[in-house]
Amino acid sequence: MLDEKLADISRSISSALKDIYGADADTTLKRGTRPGIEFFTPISFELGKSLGLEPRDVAQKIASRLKMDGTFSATADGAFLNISLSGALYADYFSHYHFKTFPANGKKINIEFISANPTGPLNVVSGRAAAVGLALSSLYRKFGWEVSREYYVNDHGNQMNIFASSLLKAYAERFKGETAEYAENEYTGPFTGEIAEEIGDIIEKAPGGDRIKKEAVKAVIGRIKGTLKNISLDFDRWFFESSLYETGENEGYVLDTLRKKGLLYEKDGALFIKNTALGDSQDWVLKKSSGEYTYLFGDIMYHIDKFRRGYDKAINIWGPDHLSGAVRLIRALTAFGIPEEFLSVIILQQVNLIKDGRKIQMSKRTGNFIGLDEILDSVGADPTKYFFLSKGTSQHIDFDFDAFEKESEKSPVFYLQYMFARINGVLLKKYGVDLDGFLDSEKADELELGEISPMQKEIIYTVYVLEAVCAEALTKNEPAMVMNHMNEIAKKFHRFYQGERILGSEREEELLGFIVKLGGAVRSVLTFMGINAPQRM
RNA sequence: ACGCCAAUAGCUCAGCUGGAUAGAGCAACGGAUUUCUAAUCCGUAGGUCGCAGGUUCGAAUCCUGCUUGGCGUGCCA
Repeated sequence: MLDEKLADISRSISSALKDIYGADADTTLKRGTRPGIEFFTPISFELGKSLGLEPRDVAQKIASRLKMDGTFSATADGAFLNISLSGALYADYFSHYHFKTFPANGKKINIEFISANPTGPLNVVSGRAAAVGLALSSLYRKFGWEVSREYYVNDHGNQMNIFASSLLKAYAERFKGETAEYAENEYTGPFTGEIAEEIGDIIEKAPGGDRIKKEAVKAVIGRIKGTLKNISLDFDRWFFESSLYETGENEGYVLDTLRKKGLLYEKDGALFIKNTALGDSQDWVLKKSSGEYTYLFGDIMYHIDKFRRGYDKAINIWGPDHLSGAVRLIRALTAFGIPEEFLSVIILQQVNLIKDGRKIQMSKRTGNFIGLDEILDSVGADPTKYFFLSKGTSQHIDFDFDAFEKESEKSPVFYLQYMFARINGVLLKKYGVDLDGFLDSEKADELELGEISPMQKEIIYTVYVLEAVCAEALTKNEPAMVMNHMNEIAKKFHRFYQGERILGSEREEELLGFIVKLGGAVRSVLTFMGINAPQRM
């Protein structure tokens, strides 16, 4: 209803402009950029310019021309025309408010993220991907998409072979007392030893071969799932790269199609895809001279598979090292009739891990590593997720492990959670039930907000804006926008709460109604972003 | 060398179809509350928005050049 009112006002401004100046202009109201300013239009600047008028006069004239009926006010501040809606409108809006999930829009989306190689534990970067992927999938669900979360397991190719041979050496070293010579590219860290131990039986029975790889993958994935459980993330599908190579059918299809289109050629004993013909800056190797397929080849097969599964859209969340790979893949896919818009790749920028005041170079191979588990253990899942969710995806970020550990009790996530806990606290004191209990009672049916204070109005305004922020966050694939907006709500709430005692107030009933509504909203958003909403802290 | 990403307070980061006085948290300093949990609130201090041009009534935001850091660049994944 606020939307309608705003559209209404916008139309009034348009017709005022038409009447006075005979001018047509876009008078869509923008959200305020300063505290206390709800909506505004800078139209006077543009009109002043094009009509050769003084902008502030234009703003003045329109303001006085608008027929205000008490539901809003329009004031000219310099050349800005500011609009403010009445408290009654906000109160009415909020008394019907709930954090919406839109009805199904019939579209299916596949969101693939983390997809770390099954050769080591998850690290900080995976943590960032996990938090962002989780929140992003919620965003799509909110707007009616059918979302499928997917983890791509790179269990095919050379890294796996190297990992397998490392396991054999680690096993021999640990349990046979042999000294192993590791090659430059082999995995020497403690994790490798642990996995070797875990699948020791298999190594004993069938040294060598695919069986070891398979068991190793299973063991590593098992651990990864354990880590993900700690952040309440589960995937709808674990897709194994190796499954693409099972029958040879996929390889044949890709190669045949490219050959038919003249997009495949051989050079120096390797097979190339002619991506330059698809708008890319260079051609790429699909099959190495050694006879092995490259990662790109697998990716092409994988995304053809995704496309065939009937998704309307696919999103991949990748690390910065895959930056150039995105264009490469998207271009290549067009050769198979997959439109460019099908796949969006979000590049999650780097996370520098700072320890002892220094940037540490992590390596799965050598085990020089601070795992996600370790971080979750020492600072907790919510602070970790919040940390990643409050930063834009393209931002390079520093994760200072020491500072984080030391200051984890001050994490800004608690600021949000405390808002929810405070609301529950009041309800518990008054009714002996928490928010859920209250909402189940018949009391919940008779919420009236009455006449709201300016501070309440500000809070409701911020909640109202949240909807638009979510929509923007979706189109920009930036969950951080939502998280940061929650901070604003919390800031206003805490100020309100500090300054106004609810129980015992003349407006007690109405204020209770207000915080119940707010509590519901806060819980929805937090849960939706993958953050706990605790009733007590 | 080329391509992509970034650069905002001491630190970590917001600031998103160009708007008004650039904002939070942490760190520093000063206050409030013997509470509906102070995990809070109020205040002080802290900025040539990397540099230089340009476009615009208006630029942290758009364009160009440069600097610095990161990632990548035909057979790593």
